[in-house]
Amino acid sequence: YCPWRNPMHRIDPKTFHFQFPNLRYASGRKLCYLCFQVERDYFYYNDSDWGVFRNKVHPWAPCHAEQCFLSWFRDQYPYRDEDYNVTWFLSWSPCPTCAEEVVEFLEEYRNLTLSIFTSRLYYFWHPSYQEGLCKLWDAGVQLDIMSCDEFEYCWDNFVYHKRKRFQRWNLLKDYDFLAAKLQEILR
DNA sequence: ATTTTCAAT
Repeated sequence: YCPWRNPMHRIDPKTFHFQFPNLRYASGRKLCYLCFQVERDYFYYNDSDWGVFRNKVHPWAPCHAEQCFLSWFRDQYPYRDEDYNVTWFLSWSPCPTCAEEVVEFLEEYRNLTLSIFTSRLYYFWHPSYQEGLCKLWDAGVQLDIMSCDEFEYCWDNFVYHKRKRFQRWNLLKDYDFLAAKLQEILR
């Protein structure tokens, strides 16, 4: 039994405001959240799917949020030839292992485009983590740091906002640093 | 000012 085999619909505002800010030093953020949107063109209609994954913490079956998504997606969408538009909003950027798995995933789904917005860069000073991001980029993944528009989009679609309007608080604290660092890594 | 960051003394 795996409690995170299916995505959550939404997360609490408190969780969002703790887990998602653009921080260079993000102490205590020992989880990763992945909000996703899947758009599929299927003949004359298209449909969409939304949800949130979090990494699994069971010591006997740890699973990064990205791996949770990939296994769910393969199960949910076995039709590999269709056109898919997938967007991720991640609190931490992918580790090298997940980056490799995403590249393999994109080789399976040839007509799938993936855009990743990440709030923070996970171990960005480690060369192997930098390489992982480059591999994603080379595989055609759109990579960006989450900014105000993405935070607002996530608030509206993935948070139990209870009709409260989005307030940016200090979500953007280290945005400039992280955006510059990402450009430097991908250059 | 610093990196502890997909947890676990």
